[in-house]
Amino acid sequence: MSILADVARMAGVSKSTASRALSGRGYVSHDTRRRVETAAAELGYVVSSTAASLVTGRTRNVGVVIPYINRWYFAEVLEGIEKALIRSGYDLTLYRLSHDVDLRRRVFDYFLVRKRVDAVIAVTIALSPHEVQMLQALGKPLAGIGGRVAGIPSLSIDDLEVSRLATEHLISLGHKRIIHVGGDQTEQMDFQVHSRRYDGFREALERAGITVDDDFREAEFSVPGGYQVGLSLLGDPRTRPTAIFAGCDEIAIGIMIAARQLGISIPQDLSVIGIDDHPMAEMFGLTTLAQRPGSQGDRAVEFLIQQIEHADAPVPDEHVVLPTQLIVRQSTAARRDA
Amino acid sequence: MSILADVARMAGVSKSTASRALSGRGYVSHDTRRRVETAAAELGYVVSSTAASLVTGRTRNVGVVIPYINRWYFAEVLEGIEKALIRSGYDLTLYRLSHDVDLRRRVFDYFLVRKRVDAVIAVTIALSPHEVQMLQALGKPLAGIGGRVAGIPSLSIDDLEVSRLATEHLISLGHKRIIHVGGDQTEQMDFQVHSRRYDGFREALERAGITVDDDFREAEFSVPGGYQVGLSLLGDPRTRPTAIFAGCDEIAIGIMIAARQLGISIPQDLSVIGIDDHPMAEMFGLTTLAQRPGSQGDRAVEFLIQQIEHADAPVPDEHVVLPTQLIVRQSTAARRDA
DNA sequence: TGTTTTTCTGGCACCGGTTCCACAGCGCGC
DNA sequence: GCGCGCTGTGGAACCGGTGCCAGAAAAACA
Repeated sequence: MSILADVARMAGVSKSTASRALSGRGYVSHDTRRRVETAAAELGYVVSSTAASLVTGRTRNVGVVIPYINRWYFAEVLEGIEKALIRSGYDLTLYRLSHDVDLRRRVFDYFLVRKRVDAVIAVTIALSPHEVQMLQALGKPLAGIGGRVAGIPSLSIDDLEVSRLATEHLISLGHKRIIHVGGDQTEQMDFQVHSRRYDGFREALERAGITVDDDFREAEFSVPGGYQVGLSLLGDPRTRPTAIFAGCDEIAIGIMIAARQLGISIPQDLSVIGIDDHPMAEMFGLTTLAQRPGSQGDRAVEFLIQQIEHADAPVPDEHVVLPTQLIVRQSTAARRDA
Repeated sequence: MSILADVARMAGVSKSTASRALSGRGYVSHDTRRRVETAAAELGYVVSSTAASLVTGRTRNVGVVIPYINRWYFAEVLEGIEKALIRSGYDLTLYRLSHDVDLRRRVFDYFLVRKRVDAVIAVTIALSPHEVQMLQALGKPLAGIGGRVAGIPSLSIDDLEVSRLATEHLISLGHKRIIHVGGDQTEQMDFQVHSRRYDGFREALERAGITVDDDFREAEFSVPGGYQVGLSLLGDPRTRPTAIFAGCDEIAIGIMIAARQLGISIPQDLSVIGIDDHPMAEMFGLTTLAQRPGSQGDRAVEFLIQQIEHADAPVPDEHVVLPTQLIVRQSTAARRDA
């Protein structure tokens, strides 16, 4: 392993000149730069990012805190972030946060603080005021994806609006017995996405003057999660709704599979709508509200890099609402007996 | 932000003593240690990992090179790796490698080389001899998951054996018209998993003296990928096989959905077997060969940390073969007219 | 009690870059 | 001819720790 001093010696210049030549900062004559560059190439020299970080205080590394990897939405966000970061020459350090409170504390107190990252992206993790303060005290730009956090810029779809729209779609088709199959309402970690989706659903029902008792079922955000709930919910003909608004496409698909197994035809006997536009949505003919999680990651990165590289960059809007699109396929239709 | 010197001053000791007290290396009296610790706590001191890395040459950071995030197998491996690393106090830096050759070069030449990582795990990425050599020249332990690489230890299931077993299961049920729906045989990036699975399939057929012309269909490793191939393959009654060995469960499930749509009953008209034991496999009644990707990640980490922390650690076996298990569910059955 | 060994502590060099500062050379305007 | 600004370069301090070494103090041993 060769170090800068070797390169400088070989090129016949001082360390400082070599540094300037390679980093492109400050005055260096064209000729000298070339000599340094060829020396570096010949020696296979690569800067020690550690040494550089020590003095500049920059690591070219962004921390991502995320609760899941193996779920469509999160994996997409992560891919988007990764792509954008590598494009800009940044590393991505991944912290998966489970519900484990200890782990969470450890990640924030131990990992994120050690001057290892230049910025932090929290995906669907509601940072506590204390956590925000701690990271901001270190001068690290922050961004949230999936919901708002007081004091930091964030990106997300408008969950309330999306759910209302999904529900209104079902209502407009004449459905009255509508159930929302969504996530745990008391889950602490995230931005209350689940409860906001439920709230949007409720709002639409109320506006339409529809009252449904027993209007909610909890499911894990996965296909098997939706399947299980689907079986128990649809198995009993007395509780069976005519339409279901699922908290995400994975749940919706699980429900559709359960329905098929129970001989319930979609959309004749049951309409189903989801959120996401999961890659499987099309083949299942699932009506859904499409979002593009990858672009959320992408935009968060772009913004953070702005902050990192131009300390005087304009502080962005507190919250960016990303577009969604209703994609009507074959899983929703007018109520049969309507 | 306070630095070690502040802590030392506050505790009334020298920097070196403070360093020893906090890191736990070398002699420090009980009393002094306590004073240093309380001073550190009071100041909210956290070591600068950058500074520490510069002098020790250790970063407590492991690089993971992986081709996909949003596919079950990869996400599971990644989760396993992450969990194991955080448990041991290591960071995980993620590099997603697409087929883009330029990106690949950039990751290896620029990102991985800068003394940022203590070790590298390559998931399903066949490192070239040059890449291996380069990383080893830096003294970085390496490990591969998903296949063998000359000169570095690796973990994987025995793809050949697994495929043979899956195929033999179908043969033993009396099937003769068997097709393998798997991955692109010429894909460069990975460990020829695809071709090894095909080879195992072929081997089983040959041993049983079965000849099938047109015994392979290529599919993307995803549910929609399997679905698409399923539609075209099963749509034509003249080409329709009686059994399919899918390269992974996602493909298998896509095929099952296509079959259902075409009115082909499983297992009466068609047997399907996959590999993985994907979370959806159970609800689809899919017969499969189960593997546990998370534990592959886990074991790779354990081994690498050994290597990092005990330079004299025994060099492990070149290749560890991980167990798989045949789980027979309802998607395979004896050939109807047999 | 004297000597050796062990525990404890401070000083200082060092990791490998970046950057500030000083200085030299040069062109240009007055 | 002199002063000024710009370009180009080297010297040296510095980032924030770690760890070697020397020396003092305490403990163990003879």
